[in-house]
Amino acid sequence: MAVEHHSAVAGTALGMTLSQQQPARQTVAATAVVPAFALVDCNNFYASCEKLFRPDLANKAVVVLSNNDGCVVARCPLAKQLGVRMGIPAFQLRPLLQTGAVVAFSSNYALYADMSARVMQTLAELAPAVEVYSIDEAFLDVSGLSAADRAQLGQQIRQRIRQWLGISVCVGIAPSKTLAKLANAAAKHYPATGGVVDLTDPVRQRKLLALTPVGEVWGIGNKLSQRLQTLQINTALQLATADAGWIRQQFSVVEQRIVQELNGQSCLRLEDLPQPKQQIISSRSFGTVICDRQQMSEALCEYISRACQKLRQEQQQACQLTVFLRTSPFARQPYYADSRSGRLALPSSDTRDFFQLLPALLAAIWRDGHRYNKAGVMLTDFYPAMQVQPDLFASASSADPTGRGPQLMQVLDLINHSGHGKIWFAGQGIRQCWQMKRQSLSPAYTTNWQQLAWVR
DNA sequence: TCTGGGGTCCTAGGACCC
DNA sequence: TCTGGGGTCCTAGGACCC
Repeated sequence: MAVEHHSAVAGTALGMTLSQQQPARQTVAATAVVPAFALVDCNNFYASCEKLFRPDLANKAVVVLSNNDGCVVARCPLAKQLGVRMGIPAFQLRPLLQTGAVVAFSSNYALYADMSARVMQTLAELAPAVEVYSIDEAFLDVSGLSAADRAQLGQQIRQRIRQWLGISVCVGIAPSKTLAKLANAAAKHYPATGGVVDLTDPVRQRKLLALTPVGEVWGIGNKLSQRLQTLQINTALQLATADAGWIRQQFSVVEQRIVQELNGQSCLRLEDLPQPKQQIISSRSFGTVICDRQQMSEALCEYISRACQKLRQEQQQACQLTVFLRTSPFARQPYYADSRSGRLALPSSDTRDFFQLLPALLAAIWRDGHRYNKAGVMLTDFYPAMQVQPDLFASASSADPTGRGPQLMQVLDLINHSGHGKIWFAGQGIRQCWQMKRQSLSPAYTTNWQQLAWVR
């Protein structure tokens, strides 16, 4: 999602300088090609997806809520103008919703994921290498292009994604990913840039860095920002001009890399081949709190089942299962949270193997009398499904006496992906009264034949 | 009443080996 | 000048990202 921007930065002056496309000195690089990255980031992505299929809301303030309709995670520009802050709990929004000043949607992940895939597919046609960094962002390899070509490509990306998909994006171009992030933020913040900022020129880099609070640098969060400020480092420029070795001593190699990246020295390469996952988490806040152990067990079975399905999709197997639960940190009752891990003798992706670990883990962390509002499971310690080493001494899975578990899981996944119905284990429960709240869910316009948009 | 979910990386420190 | 356990693996916890 888009980073929040501080509005206090003196904008117009920089907007003007950045927008003047200075014909940069063009070094014809006969030697090694200097790396260049373009960061393409969709504007207000979730809110844009919702508005796309609701032209009647074009002039309305629209926000999208987190899972469980918990808090605001995306806002269209009109909602920002109304002063709706990122992350506020949905109940604080109620007055604005009741007057009709703001329209809220539940998270429609099916829609956003599908729109995201279309954006990424479009980008793949425009650059030799693309790293899908998040649902609404991608880094592109634009090394070796002239300044004029970079500017033209930036505009072409914007134009094509707007025309083909109705989504507006901004583009930041720079010799390192960290600078490309800052360039993108500037493109979003200053309309005079035309939505594309090329930060190849060191002079312009310094200008922007001087205007950027250090906490807005990619990789500098709240804690680091505070520590840096006690060291009199308040702006991105002050961080860039700090001694990299000293920063490493004070912090770690991560922060040292940030310093180098801010100086245009690329330390983070384009990860265009997606790496296999190292952990899979499935967790949810409940629509209503759970006080009953049987219901908790059902919810955890549901999460195990989802996690294992993802694991199979990744073509991996796992050895370790962690189960966690907690009460609400906002409730008046004393806070309680705990977790336990258990191991399989052999890696597996068979849902039933992980079900067998659950009763003991849940027994170890369950306390009667609490009002639990969230729980989840985590799978770790992965092995590629094709290269699992059997254990000479461990017996085969007792959950799979026939040895045909893999085929069974495959059939299960096929049925559940077919669109013709679902099957599940009895342990997952039938009524699932703890299911999350999604009271303002929009249709799956692009992924379900029954829910296509109508044009009259 | 009502406050998200899913990831990664790094470091410190303990256990253990030689 | 003064000065000598080194190295690996694992886990928990903390920071960050969107």
